Amino acid sequence: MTSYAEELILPRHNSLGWLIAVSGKQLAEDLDQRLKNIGLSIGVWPTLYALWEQEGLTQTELAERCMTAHYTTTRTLDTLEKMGLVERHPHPTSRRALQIYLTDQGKDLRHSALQQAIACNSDYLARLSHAEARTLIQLLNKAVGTEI
Amino acid sequence: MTSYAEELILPRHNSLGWLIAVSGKQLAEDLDQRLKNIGLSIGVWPTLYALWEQEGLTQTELAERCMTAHYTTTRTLDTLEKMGLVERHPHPTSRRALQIYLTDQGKDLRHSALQQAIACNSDYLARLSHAEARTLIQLLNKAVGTEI
DNA sequence: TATTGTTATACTCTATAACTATA
DNA sequence: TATAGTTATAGAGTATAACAATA
Repeated sequence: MTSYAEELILPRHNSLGWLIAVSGKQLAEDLDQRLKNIGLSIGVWPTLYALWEQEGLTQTELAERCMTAHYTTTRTLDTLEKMGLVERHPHPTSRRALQIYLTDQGKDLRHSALQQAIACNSDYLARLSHAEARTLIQLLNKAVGTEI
Repeated sequence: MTSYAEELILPRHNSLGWLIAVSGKQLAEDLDQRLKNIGLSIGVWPTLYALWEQEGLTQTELAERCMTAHYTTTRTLDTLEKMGLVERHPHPTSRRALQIYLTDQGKDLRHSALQQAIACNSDYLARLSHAEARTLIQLLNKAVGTEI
């Protein structure tokens, strides 16, 4: 067990999959807890996050950005609509598509919600220097293939 | 939005939480698919992985290493016992504890299962050099706090 | 015939808590 | 009284597929 490939799986604390799984669980649970303090949850986070970046997306576009199924997007938007945070508007050129917009209340949550996420990230990265943190994010970005 | 903390959350492809979530989903789905080719699934993977590292653990110890709830460990072991891959043995000094051992069939799966995990990791890391991959794992390790 | 979005249904996962038996 | 493990039950999340309306 000495090749490059095997080095990436054993022992446990060297295993990429294990480290990512542990990190994901930790970050998601932490963010969920923090979001609950402001009336949100991890379930609605990806959708709101996408809308804070760009409003007026159709549900299909939202589903792509959140990487969730279209029926999940439908239900998440039902929830967010009931909470008064988003609205479905008729699409200007297609009568079957809908454009999703934030309400004023949804816009108001942006800052405090992003603060919660920043706090999660900072806690997770507490053991790294700023330079190391930037390197980590850059490498994840490169691996995932979303870099520009 | 220019501070170090805010740089770690926006835009999306710079967000640590998003990158980790995407990576985790991708790695878990890929491994699940590959494991199904050899009759396993992602659900039993952490438990088998821990046992391939060390046999004879009690269920409580296994739950700790897999970071799952004790009732999840009970049910996963039920599944693995029905599959003929593990056995519950009486503990030598405690009549209420059980020690978990792999059957020969469970031991035989070790190599091919690890190969599947190695393939997942290699695919995920395909865009990185070996040095970059080692750096990524080292930084994740440091962040999670499991480094020796 | 394909696309956008909704809904019904079932299935898997997980969480809570009660339970047995041991220590 | 605390620990090791099991089980019942309910809830959340997810997957499949059928559906209506529109293109």
